[in-house]
Amino acid sequence: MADTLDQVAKIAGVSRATVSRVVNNSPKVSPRTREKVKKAIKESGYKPDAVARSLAKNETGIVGLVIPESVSRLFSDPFFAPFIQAVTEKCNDLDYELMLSLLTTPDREKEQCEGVVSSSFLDGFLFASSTVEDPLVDELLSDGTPFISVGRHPNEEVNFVDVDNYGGAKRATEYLLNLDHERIAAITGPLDQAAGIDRLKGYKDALREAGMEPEEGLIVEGDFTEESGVNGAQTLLANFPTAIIAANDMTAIGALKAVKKSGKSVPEDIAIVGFDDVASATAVEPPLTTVRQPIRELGRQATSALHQLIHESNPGDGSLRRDFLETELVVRSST
Amino acid sequence: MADTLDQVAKIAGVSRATVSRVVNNSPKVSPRTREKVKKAIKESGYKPDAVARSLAKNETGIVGLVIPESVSRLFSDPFFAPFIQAVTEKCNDLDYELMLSLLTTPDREKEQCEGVVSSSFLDGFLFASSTVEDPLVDELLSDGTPFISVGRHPNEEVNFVDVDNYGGAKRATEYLLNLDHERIAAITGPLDQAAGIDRLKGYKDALREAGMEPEEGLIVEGDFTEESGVNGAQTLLANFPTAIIAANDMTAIGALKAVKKSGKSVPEDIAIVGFDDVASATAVEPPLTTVRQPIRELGRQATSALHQLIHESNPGDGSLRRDFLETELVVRSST
DNA sequence: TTGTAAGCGTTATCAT
DNA sequence: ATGATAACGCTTACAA
Repeated sequence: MADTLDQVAKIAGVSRATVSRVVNNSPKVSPRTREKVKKAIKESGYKPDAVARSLAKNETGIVGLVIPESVSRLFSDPFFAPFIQAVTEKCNDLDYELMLSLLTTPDREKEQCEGVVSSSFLDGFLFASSTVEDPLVDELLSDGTPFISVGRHPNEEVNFVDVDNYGGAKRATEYLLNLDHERIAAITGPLDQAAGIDRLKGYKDALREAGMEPEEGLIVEGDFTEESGVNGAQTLLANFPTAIIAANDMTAIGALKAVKKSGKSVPEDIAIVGFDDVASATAVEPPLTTVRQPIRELGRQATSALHQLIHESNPGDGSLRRDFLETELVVRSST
Repeated sequence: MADTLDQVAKIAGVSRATVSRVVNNSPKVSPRTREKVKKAIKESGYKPDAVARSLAKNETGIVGLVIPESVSRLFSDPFFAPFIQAVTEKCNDLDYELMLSLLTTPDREKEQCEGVVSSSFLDGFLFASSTVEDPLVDELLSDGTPFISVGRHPNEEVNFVDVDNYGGAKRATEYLLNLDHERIAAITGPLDQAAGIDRLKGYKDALREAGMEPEEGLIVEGDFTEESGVNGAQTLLANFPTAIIAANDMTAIGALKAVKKSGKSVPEDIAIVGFDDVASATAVEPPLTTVRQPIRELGRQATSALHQLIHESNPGDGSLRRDFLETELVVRSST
């Protein structure tokens, strides 16, 4: 029936402003009037117009999650489900509506991202690019809409939250070192992604700090797939490693299979450690020692960082938000 | 610099209305003025305010895709990735922004759906509920926002598009009948979902039309998982079927494994047919005969049906949109 | 506590 | 072809 504040106001016999106050739970309304208005609202089935409200308040209550990845990659990478879940939940808590933006083809990526972002429907957004130094980030910066990058970014002005990939890999390597391993090999992730780069650096630094120089023959590049773990381990075997640290669990599982197939046993002949702590890490034999990354926490933190950023009085002058979430070494039987 | 039409107008030395016309590509602007204005826009970096525009035009250009499923289910069900991909692409074509709404917990489902839907930010939305007769649909109807249900719904007033599960299952059964199978068993899907119900009905009707009465001992209820295929087949084996028609490919694959394990061969001793034609249907031995459902087409059709619905002159009086997309029997070696 | 009225940044209707 | 000006539905000083 009633579609506008004015109509409700007429029904309740008050002014439009009063109805607005009731709708917005303003305390400055007498109990009697409030009841009267509420009744009018209920009876007329009035629903406030979100667009008009957004225009007046200059905020929409919508935040975006833009993931410049193909939908298929999105669905196959075990990172995204818990991440998106956590972001969704946190948005719910903060009374944000979440607008999840997916992309179609890589070549339209830029166009589509900018469309979403500059549409001004978003109070802010999370940008989850898997490649470090994504050039799109610099452009987004100039658009003015507040955003948080999920994953570190070199640009001085971007706020981000990431997982401490470096520290996690370093700690895992140190752990292996403490076990007196002398020939610790690594199968890396893709080296255009922060996770790949940082985990490799953590490994190398741990070695150096222990007085060993990383050996070229003990490092092979992988791509986070199980297959690259199989291949990587086969290559590595020729150089007699006593341990293999894989860039993620899927790779570790591949390596595990290859090592076992070669007739060696884990962890007796060769120790193996993964990264991520996905479900299958405990499903293999032996269960994988791995570095757990707090994906859900990442989603939550990113969302609340965004929330703060949006409500910052002087956007830009507030201190930069840059967080690395702690990882945790989970020791199981593969080491 | 310039954030509003007025500012641009001042720079270009024209009226706000003219700038608006240029922005909206109205033909009623002289070439000279157009250039002048475009230059002013470019130099000032003006970006139209989508919210204000939405208020004035009474449309946002945003459509929603609401899927009342947990994120984990969403990511594990092979249906959703291609479906979402297709919807995303079609929205791109139609210049819609897509707002993908996920839910957190089932108990907050209703609340969350209604929040999204009645927020009035959406010009319309796709509602993809897996359970038939979802009661939420009836409520959404009264909200007034145009929507298309993905999956049939009994309510007379809802527009939907679905896949012809019934026809697909029926055809598959008829195909088996033509192969002179006399004891065709079925492992069903969950019977609160349209896909489960309709596929079962297709199977039964095909049998009846061939003059056979469905036998209780030849029908077992599954839940679309591989496991339910294994269990189902084991149960069925006791009643000596010559063929098993599974409610989907995963179930068929489970059945296939169970049958082979029992020492019987496929298709010689027992023929097996699946439904969906997922990737793994060709990865098993023997490759699965199955009913392909056009998931991407479903996404596209649903989106364009929504588009039409939104632009219908007299919403509600237009004829109902109810489509069942054709399925296709893909014959491979399991039959 | 309540009402009046001035925005919010567009689009769209009318004149001119 | 262009410019006033009135919507669009709401929030929010400012008055009363």
